[in-house]
Amino acid sequence: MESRCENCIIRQFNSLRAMSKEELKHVSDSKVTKTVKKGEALFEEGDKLNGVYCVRNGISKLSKLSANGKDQIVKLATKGEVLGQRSVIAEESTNLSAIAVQDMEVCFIPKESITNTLQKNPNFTLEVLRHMAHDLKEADDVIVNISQKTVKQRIAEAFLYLKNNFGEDEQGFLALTLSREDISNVVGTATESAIRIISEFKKKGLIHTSGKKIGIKDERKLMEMVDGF
Amino acid sequence: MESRCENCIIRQFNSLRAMSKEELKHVSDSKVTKTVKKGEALFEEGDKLNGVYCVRNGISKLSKLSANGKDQIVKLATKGEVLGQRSVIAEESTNLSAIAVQDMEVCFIPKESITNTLQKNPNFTLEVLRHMAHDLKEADDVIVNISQKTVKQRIAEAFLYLKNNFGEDEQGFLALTLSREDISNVVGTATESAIRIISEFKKKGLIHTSGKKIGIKDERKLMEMVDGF
DNA sequence: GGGATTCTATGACAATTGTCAGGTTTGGAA
DNA sequence: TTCCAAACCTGACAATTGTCATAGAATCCC
Repeated sequence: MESRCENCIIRQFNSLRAMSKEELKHVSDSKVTKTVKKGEALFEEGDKLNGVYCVRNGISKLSKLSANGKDQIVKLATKGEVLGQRSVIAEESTNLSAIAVQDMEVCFIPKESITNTLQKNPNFTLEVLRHMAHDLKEADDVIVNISQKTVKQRIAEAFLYLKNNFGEDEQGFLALTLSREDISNVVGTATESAIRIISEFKKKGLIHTSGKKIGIKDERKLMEMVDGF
Repeated sequence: MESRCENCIIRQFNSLRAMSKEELKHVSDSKVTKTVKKGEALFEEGDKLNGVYCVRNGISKLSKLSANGKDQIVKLATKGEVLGQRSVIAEESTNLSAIAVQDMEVCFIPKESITNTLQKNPNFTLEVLRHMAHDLKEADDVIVNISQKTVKQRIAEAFLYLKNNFGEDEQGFLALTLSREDISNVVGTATESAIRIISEFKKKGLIHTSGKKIGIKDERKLMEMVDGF
């Protein structure tokens, strides 16, 4: 049995909460629920999107391929976030790829439901606008971090970010396990450099690892490192 | 004599064009025109903005101070752009400083005119949203460029960007003259590194200089350099 | 016009980061 | 279980970039 958007808790976290009952009903009737396995793509750079994806579960990386063949991860999106909005709003093909880093459950909402509501419901539009304003601010922060901090600082920051945004499991490991390559693509460095620094952090007792899994041991020192001590 | 927004050509380039006649009238009655000299700030990081600034003339850098004391320039805004929107929309203090790199003429529009229209005129909101979607896409590109390209490539790209966006003067120099420090803050590197690379470009015949002024001599080679040749 | 200040330029060096070239471990499929 | 491919790790080295020091050039201001 398909669940109804009207009852979906996820909605509370994103701009869909500003929709009226009728609008939501329309969305719910037209939406399609999909499951996406780890490693599969929701969409790829250059695709024309016919709608947006509302994340019910799991995590997706949003990345962009650079000229030298490396991906840069621009954002990690989780439960409650809506992907593909920018492309649908600007009526352009998307500039990012969305690939699952965990198994995901998403709702695909055809763009008509979105564009119609954008034109008719100012509250909804304003809500989307607020979200985008927030994303833009975050993007500015990323720019400053990448250009002004060392790789070491950026990796330390990434671990703290992962802890704060996705939490830890029972054994104290980061709940979101990224491959070393993904980590290097988040901070914008070579995979080998990332691995080296992870080893160094381990030696210094800042983190502990088990296979791919990473746990934070000395949060205070990591925070100091981010600020340049 | 103050000019009226209704007649302002600048408006055609930004989201204000989606305002109704009455809304524009209201904006025009409440706006204040200001001149800002080179080096002066429109606003600074952390300020709470009581309105937005519509640029009529001149150019402003939007920058953010990083922990190590260096500014990172995130965007150069020129005629037609509206600054401070994000802060007003999100009702947060601004995360960027806006400092004139050329003498400017701007119109300050109190936030009430904006927020009122945002709530009442979906077309206007949608127009603002489109602009912000565009800015966000550009920010993503900046992230990828900074993290995946060398300083040399980024400087080459910056020169091409300056030419394409601000043009050249009669003698073939870039119309927007930035200090070496500003250039280094655009590409996110040390001032000395920027200077060194500028010298190198000059030696190789890619550019020519006269004081601070820089002119592009071999656009093709610069473009090749950006793509990694 | 002269002095102070800021900006530009360059050298020398050190630190950071990337690349290449191996190894080892891990995880999943047959 | 066993094997294979992918992921992880490390060393050695080169390239890039940042830092410090210093000096000349341009600009501002009294």
